[in-house]
Amino acid sequence: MPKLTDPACAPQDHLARQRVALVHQGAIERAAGIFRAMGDAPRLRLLTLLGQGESCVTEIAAAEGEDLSTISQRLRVLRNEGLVSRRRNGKHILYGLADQHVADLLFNALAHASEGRADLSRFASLNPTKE
Amino acid sequence: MPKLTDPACAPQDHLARQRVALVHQGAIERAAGIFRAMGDAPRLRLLTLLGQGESCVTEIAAAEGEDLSTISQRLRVLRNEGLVSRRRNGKHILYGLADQHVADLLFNALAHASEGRADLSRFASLNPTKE
DNA sequence: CTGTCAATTGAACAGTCGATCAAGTGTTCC
DNA sequence: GGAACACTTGATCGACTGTTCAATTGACAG
Repeated sequence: MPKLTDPACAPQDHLARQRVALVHQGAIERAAGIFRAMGDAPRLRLLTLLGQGESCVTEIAAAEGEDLSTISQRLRVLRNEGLVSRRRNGKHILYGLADQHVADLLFNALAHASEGRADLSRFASLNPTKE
Repeated sequence: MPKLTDPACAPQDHLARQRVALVHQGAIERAAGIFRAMGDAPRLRLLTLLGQGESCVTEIAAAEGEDLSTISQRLRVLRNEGLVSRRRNGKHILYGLADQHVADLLFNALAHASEGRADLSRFASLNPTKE
């Protein structure tokens, strides 16, 4: 019987399997920034809310039962990573998801995290558009 | 000419547009946990490395020029969120991406963050498998 | 121009996170 | 069994993050 140790991890193997940096460090840092911004439950809730359509800060704060300032700060973080759009409308400023890519990321993660238990029907307009 | 204020954000509108919680709070928290784990550049680097195939901790540490313990701690965070798989092989413990879903999330974010500048060819085996 | 509504900003404080070190577990080889 | 290897764990500590409060900006109505 042959040795059954190290079929994939012998020292010489480590040398042989030189791995190249596939992705530029800058890209990794930008992606990490996006994930970090989404990696906070209150902020992620906010994104799912925006996934249903644009809202102004006041409306969001009312829906979440939170302070205006708190919501504004959360939106600032999301905006710094380019995850939300912003446009003024009279006295109000309307926020929304920045683009389809953000909606996809959101949709994929939520679908996975809720393992089919969620009703994402209202997200329909934002679902990944394949062909 | 009608007033052009508040076409989408009048007070009565706020009341009318009651938004339902589409996603269970638990799902949001799990998704946030996943994003948080991925929201750190060193950990995200680690995931892209594992995207090229399984590695043992020693190999990873050598590739990253980091301490064994540091790598182990990073892997622990990723493991707590179910992002990586682990199997023992002789003296070594091999880590890999947990499933296709993690690979998809990773791939999508990196593709977006590098805006076509990256060479993701070696990720081919992990690319989103549509139909 | 003044007051008011909508939202942002800066500062401060508490809570959380990540790298490191030292000590521990589990596995193989002799 | 015991030494050596591969990795994990717990504790510590500095750095970062999120919320809150107070003060500020910007837009609009009168």
